[in-house]
This record gives sequence, structure tokens and C-alpha cells, in this order.
Amino acid sequence: MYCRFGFVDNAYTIFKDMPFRDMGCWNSMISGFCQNGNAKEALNILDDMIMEAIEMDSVTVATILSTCAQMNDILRGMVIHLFAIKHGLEFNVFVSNALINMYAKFGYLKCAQNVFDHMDVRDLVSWNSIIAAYEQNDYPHDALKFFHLMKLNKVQPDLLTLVSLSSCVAQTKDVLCGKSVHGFIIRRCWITKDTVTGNGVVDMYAKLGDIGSARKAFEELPSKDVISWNTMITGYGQNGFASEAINVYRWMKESENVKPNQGTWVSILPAYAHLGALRDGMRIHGQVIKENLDLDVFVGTCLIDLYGKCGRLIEAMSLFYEVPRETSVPWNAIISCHGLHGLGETSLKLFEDMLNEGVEPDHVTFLSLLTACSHSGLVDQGRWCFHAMQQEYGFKPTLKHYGCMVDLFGRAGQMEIAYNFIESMPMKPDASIWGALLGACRIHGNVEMGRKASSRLFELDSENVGYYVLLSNLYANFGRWEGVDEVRSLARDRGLSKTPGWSSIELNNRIEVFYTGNQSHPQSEEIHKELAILNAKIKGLGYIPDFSFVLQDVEDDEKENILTSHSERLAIMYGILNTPPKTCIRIFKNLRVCGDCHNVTKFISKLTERRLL
DNA sequence: AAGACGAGCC
Repeated sequence: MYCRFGFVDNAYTIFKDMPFRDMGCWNSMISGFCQNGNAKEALNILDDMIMEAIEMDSVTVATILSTCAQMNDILRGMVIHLFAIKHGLEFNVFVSNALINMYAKFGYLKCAQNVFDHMDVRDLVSWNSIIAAYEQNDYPHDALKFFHLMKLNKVQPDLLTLVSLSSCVAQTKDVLCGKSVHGFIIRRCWITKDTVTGNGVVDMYAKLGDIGSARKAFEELPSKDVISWNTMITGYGQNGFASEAINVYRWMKESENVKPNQGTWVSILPAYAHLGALRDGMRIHGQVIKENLDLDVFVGTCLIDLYGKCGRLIEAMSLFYEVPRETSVPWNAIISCHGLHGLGETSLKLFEDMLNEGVEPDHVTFLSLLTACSHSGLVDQGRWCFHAMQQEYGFKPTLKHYGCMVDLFGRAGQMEIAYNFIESMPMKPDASIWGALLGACRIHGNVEMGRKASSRLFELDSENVGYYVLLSNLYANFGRWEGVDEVRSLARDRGLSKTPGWSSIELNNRIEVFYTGNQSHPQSEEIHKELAILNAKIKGLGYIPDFSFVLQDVEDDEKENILTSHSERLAIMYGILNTPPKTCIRIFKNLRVCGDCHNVTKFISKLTERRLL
């Protein structure tokens, strides 16, 4: 009874004073410790039990197996499995189920499957366990196969089955299937009964990219726990709605019966990093230190990413050296943020350190390295990485890796090589691959190759406006306005409109977002007026507007107007008007900064003696 | 007797 209410210590005091203990006592003491997350104590009790020469029964074995799973103790788990075989307990339903769960947690799917195959009686837990085993190891199709087998065997699914199922559906990206899973749950009224199931539905919709349905399911949850909130925040973040994620977090803070936890920090920090909200992120950092979570690998990696993305590489580095770095993840973060800021050499150096410390790189490590190389023009080093990942580490390159390579060659101006590289790919190139080539054509002004790339692109992904914009930009650079018109009307016919560019700036603890040509800001008039004055001043310093970045066929003075109202300039001027002289201004944006703005920024920086980041 | 959410790259 004490165990059930979480008073394990009380239970233990009584237990110790008992003159005679039957099997039930031992077992409930062990499982008591285990369920309260105190696996070590549970194993100590087991040792006492062995000391008193009492044999484990099936319940003990099952409990200990789940303890081993919790503690990642593979060796002990296998010893217990041997013990179970020796004592004929292997095919006991409890023991078999526990074995399946344990092996699944270690990723030993073959062992789990083997246990499952040899059971002669299978209960609901057995089916749930084998389904979860495949689902959690990223084999959703196999998991679904067992779900169908389960139905054929006339076993009725329960809440847990559906939780696994919703995760499978999310992994297979099967939107229709998602609706059936949701429908099934609604028919059984499980949403009202159990928060876990509802959370699963919210997460499923978010992972399917249907953030509207996710939000709806979230709002309809009869009770929201901390995981419901974390799921919703992450869902927005991963679908690119960082400010929505922040809004949900604010809403969460207003609700009284929920307290943010480590998972909350891990969901909100990437949203701040995405917007470059350094100060907001730093506030979380402070909170995290108070809670002693700053050395947690998950939180630590998010902080490294935050500081790194915001250009604070020194802070990112010192954090990096404080968090445990036995896994590739924090390494990937620190490698990629150096790459992001054009410090490819440092990224490569860090990779070397990683290998020297005996940390195994994964496919993300190579993605980070390849992007680092392509941003720094390190073509040979990029080739080397691509080669090493296959030859030395046995990774099969994914489409993303191929995309990085195309980007690497393309940015370096090696268009033919990039094209031939695509042609030699063992899989069908997707839109992102041709998109990378088209992007490079835009940079290097290669119209012919650009046409080739875009014709393939429009076949593959006729919905993505970005590609139409790129091609029309390419034509515009060469003054081929008929080409521009053609692309524009093509996009219009398909009902597409352009993603608006935005820039953000943080001021007085608020994030202010500006859109191109934005007139709705309260200070808008002043901003435009000051920008015109500033424009005149920097011309005096030798600035010449580069109209090749204007993509409309209009007169030159109109072109200049268009350039002057780019979102980053509005944000910069807002910053100049509202901060003391010479303070550093930090701008964040969603699209790449245009070449003319980049140039202007340098002049403004000189003129106002401010650092612009 | 088991179980939900959450990072890094794009």
C-alpha cells in the first residue's frame, strides 16, 4: 500500500522488520522501488533476496527485467534471461512480455521478435509490446503489420495500442490513416478518459504537418498536463511557427495548474533560437541554471544551438565544454553553428576533436559538416567528408546529403560538376536537389542551367513558390523580363503567392517583426523618412545601389524605393531610432539577406559606428 | 506487469 502512494521508504521500514517474508513481500518491495524510479534500490533488494537463498519467481524476474531496461543494464538483463530459461520461466506471459519490452528498449528487435514468436499464450500486453517495439525503433510499417495480425487474432486494442498506432501514423506520414486513428479514439471516448491518448493525437497531427488539427485536438483536451503543453509548443516549432510556439508558452505560464519542466525548455528554446530571440533565450538559461538543468544534454544542446545561431560562438563553445559530450548530438550542434557563420575550418577541426575523443559521428554530423563546407567554399574537404562517411563509417548518403553536395559544388560555381553529380545519383533526385542547383544558378547567373533545373523542379514540386521566385530572379538579373512575366503568370495560374520576407529585432525585451514595405508599424512614417536620409548619406560614402537585386521591371528610382523598404532595413532603422548611439544592433531574418542590403549594412555600420549582426 | 511528450541537420 505504501508503495502505491509513493512512500517506498515507509514500506521499506516495515519490510525490514518483518520476521518472515513470503514471495509477495519481496516482489512488491522490488516493484515498489522500481516504479518510483529507484532502480538501484530494487536491485539491492534482489541481492538481499539472493543472499537469503530465496529463488526468484516469474513476477520477480519480470520486474527485474523492466528495471534493467530502465537502467540500460544490458548485461544484467541477459543474465536474467538466461536464469529464466534455466528455470523454465521463459514462456511465462509476464516474463516474455517483460523480455520483449526490454529488448525493444535496447534496440534488439530480433531478440524481441524471437521471444514473441515462441510464446504459446499471448495477451494484450504481448501484442502492445511487439507493436511498440517496432514503432519505437522506427519501423512503423512492421508495427502496423502486427496491429493487423492482432486484429486477425481477435485481440481488442486498448488505449496503449492506439498511442503506439498514432505514433506509427505520424512516422509513415499517412494523413488519411491519421484521421481513422483519431476517429477510432473518439468513438471509444478515450480522449475524455485519458490525457496520454489525447497528447498522442496532438503529436500525431503536428508530425503530419496538420497544425490546425493539432491545435484543435489540443484545445479539446479535457485536461492538459505538462506534456500536452510541451507537445503543442514543439508542434508549432517544428512546423516553422516559432512565434505561435512562444504564444502557447506564454499561455502556459498563465495557467495555474501546470509547471514548466525540462521538456518545456527543450521545446521553447529552439523557437527562440529560430527567431534569434537571444534575450528571451537567455532568460530561460537563467531559469535552467536555477533548476540545475544547465548540464542536461538536451537543454545544454538547445542552449548551444541558441547561442550559436545568434552568433555568440564563444558562449556556445564554453557551454559545449560543460555539457556531457559522449554522444554526437552536442557535437553536431557546435559543428553546425560554426558552419552557419562561415567558419568551416573550425567545424572540421571540431570534427577531428570529436573523433579523437572517441565519439561516433552519425548521419547528422555529416550533414552539418557538408553544409559547413559549402558555406565556406571548402569543396575538397566537402568531397572528403562525403567519401569518408561512406567508406569509413558505412553511412548511405540520404537525399539531404546529396543536396548538400549539390549546394557545395553549386555555390563554388562548379555547375557542370553539380549537374553531373545529380545525374549520377543512385536514387531519384527530389525537388530540394534541383532547388539547390537552381539556387546556385541564381548566384552565378547561369540561365541555361537554371532553365534545366527549373523544368525538372516544376515537374516534381509545382507548389513551392520559392522556386518560381528563384527562376524569375535569375531572369530579372539578365533583364529578360519576358522570362520573368512567363514565370510570374505560371505561378499565378497555379494560385501561388510569395512567402513574405521578414526581419526581426529585439528591443526592450520585445521581438518586433518587420515585413517588406511594411507600413503598419506605429513608427513606420519616421522609419521611412529616416531611411531616405540615411540612404542619401551612405551614397556620400560611396554606396551605389545594386539594382540587380530588384526583380521588377520598373524605373530606377522606383527600384531604389523597393530596395529601401526591404524588411531588414526597416528593422535596422527601428533599432537605430530606439536604442542609444553606438549600441550593437542584432537583426534576424527568415530569407537570405539580399546582396544590396548586405552592402548597405556595411555602410550604415560605418556611418553610425554601430555593430550590426 | 508495459506506456505518452521533448534536441542536433534541412
